[in-house]
Amino acid sequence: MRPTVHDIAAAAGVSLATVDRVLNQRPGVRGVTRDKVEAAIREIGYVRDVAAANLAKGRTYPLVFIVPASDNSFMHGLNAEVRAAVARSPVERTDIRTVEVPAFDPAALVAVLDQLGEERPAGIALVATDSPDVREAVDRLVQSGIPVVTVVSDLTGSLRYHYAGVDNIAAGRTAARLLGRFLGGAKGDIAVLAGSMLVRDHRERLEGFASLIAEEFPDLTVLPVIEGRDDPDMAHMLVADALAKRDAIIGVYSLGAGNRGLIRALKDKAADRRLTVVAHELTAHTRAALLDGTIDAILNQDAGHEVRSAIRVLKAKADGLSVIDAQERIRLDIFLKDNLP
Amino acid sequence: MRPTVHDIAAAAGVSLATVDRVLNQRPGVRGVTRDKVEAAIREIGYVRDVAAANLAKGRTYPLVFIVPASDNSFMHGLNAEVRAAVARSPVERTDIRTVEVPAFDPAALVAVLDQLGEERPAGIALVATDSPDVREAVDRLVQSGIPVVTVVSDLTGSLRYHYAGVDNIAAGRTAARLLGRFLGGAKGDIAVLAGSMLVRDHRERLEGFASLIAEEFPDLTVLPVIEGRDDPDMAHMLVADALAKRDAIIGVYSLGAGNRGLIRALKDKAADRRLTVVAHELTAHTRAALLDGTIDAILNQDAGHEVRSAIRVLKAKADGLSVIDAQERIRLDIFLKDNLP
DNA sequence: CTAAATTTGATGTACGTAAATCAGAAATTC
DNA sequence: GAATTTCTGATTTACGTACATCAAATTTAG
Repeated sequence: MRPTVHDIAAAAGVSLATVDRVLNQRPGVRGVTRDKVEAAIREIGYVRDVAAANLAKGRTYPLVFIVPASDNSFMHGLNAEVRAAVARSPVERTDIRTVEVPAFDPAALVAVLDQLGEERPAGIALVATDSPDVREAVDRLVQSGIPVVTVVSDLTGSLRYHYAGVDNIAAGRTAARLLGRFLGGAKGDIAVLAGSMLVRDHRERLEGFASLIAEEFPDLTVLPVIEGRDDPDMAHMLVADALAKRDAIIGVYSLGAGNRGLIRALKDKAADRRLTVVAHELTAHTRAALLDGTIDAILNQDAGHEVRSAIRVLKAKADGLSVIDAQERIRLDIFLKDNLP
Repeated sequence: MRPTVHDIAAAAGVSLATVDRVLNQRPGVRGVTRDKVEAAIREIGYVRDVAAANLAKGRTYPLVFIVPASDNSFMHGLNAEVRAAVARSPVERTDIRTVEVPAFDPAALVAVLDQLGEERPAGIALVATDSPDVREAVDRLVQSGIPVVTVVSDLTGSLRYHYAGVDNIAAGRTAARLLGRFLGGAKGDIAVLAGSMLVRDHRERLEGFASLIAEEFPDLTVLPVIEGRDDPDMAHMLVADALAKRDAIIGVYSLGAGNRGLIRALKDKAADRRLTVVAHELTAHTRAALLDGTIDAILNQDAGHEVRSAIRVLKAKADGLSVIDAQERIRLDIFLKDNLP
């Protein structure tokens, strides 16, 4: 049987009340006594029974999830996962609330963050828009004692406690190597479709992509990035235009959302020429395109995993527990036609 | 606040004792009363507080993990993950014991399984050796009420409750497509190194691999499989021999363990010619080989995830709870040089 | 209709921890 | 050395559930 508070009390030769004071860092214990108790805790290897503790506290964890109100499949998926987490929340003693903010709007995000500073939830998860204002707002929250984790897009340089998302530079490099290898030493141009260079994850993917192509595939030329604002129609127009203008394009890397338009543009051209295409985010559209050969590989981040991980990390933080690092590492999934889930 | 047993009692107009009898399926409740209580449970949406229930029961879950005593990096890694789980077990109210059995030895495995039937643990996880005897032993256990999950290698056709591992046919197909695309339409032979055709996962990987090559890369010829028994020295000898004999070999697929020997053989040949290589299982050796270019891609299953998943599934089963399916799906990780963890 | 059997209610204890109260002991101050 | 102040102990209640016991009510059998 694992040791309990009673065992500590007996081992340290103090009362249960004193043990409780030490364990919960309540005042009214002399230094020497505190040391004695702490020694006993270490010696008998006591670990607090979190389930019992939470039961006694009657505690729930008010958490807030801030998601951008973007109309693309990826964000819809993320939203669905958050809702699923909300549905599970009573069982997990969490009390999750979601807040929607306009996408790409640092000011709105800051306003929400500052307001949450008043409400003082037990933790906040957000899809960060990368801006100094947001960074400062996050730092204010953290300094006031509210842990913050970023999801999908990180806020480097801030005091955020954790990032539940993929390494986007590595993602870009991986996309580059796949595309380069699949093209098998061919010479030509690569079109890159992004959402916006204002978001950090897109910038990082491009950076990783361009640098690896330059390093290892000198015969490939990365064309200036096309910004489709994650909007299907805009993406369609811009990509169709680029393909019409440049015959040298032999590959496409789509690093953002809004792939519906891209796929349409690619299919229009399918008769003319065969392009090698790597895209991000597995959705119904990209999945179908992968299966019919329009897309050659999809890089993906598992939104469900990201959401669950963010919640686990925040909860563990609130409980003062540690997490299993390997479990919280968000992997970059690579899907070919054959290993789709 | 979420409803409690008291709320059920009030809603159904019965006493707490009756609610308890219904909830825990104890005798002494009339059919009508039982129905009334169950209706109330549904109506107010009661869910048992598992933490409190387990606390009251003082329950722990005696689980058994059966792992093969194989001397290769993958199994060592798996063992390490099981040990890590054992270390966490007091916190998670599990009481995990590991049992080692000789690898590729159905009789030994059956003996262990039958003995566990006597001990009656709350659940069993095993790396299955595929054989009718083992299947029957597993079925006996399941029928006697002990849930069994398979890890890494499945036991199809048995009554096992769950499989925590990758789809090995899909893995083989994915390897084939990667190799085929990386070779960019070249013509030549592909050498395949396996551990043993007696293990199901190796057979399935080969099957997936060979079928996709036949379907989509007719210029590639899959040579008869080399069985290295997951042994580095044996693998080294056999691969070196094959490479010396056949100049037409342009690619290698290593679908088993014991890659140390393969890598050695490849390096010996490195000066002569450039081979495209896809291997399974990320270990210190394969990782180094991927980084230095000896291997082009590694397919991996996350042993830590598999172990944790198996335990979660068994625990949930013991508690009569459901799991989050997506969370228990073991993915096939594809690692290139750039997305190593 | 009574006796026996079955069903239900009331109540208490336990699990391991949190948190509060109050009394008593020790240390500190003057 | 007395009066404070600070620490420590003893005890109780609570969290939500499990489980046991005994009494009371209800149903069923004879």
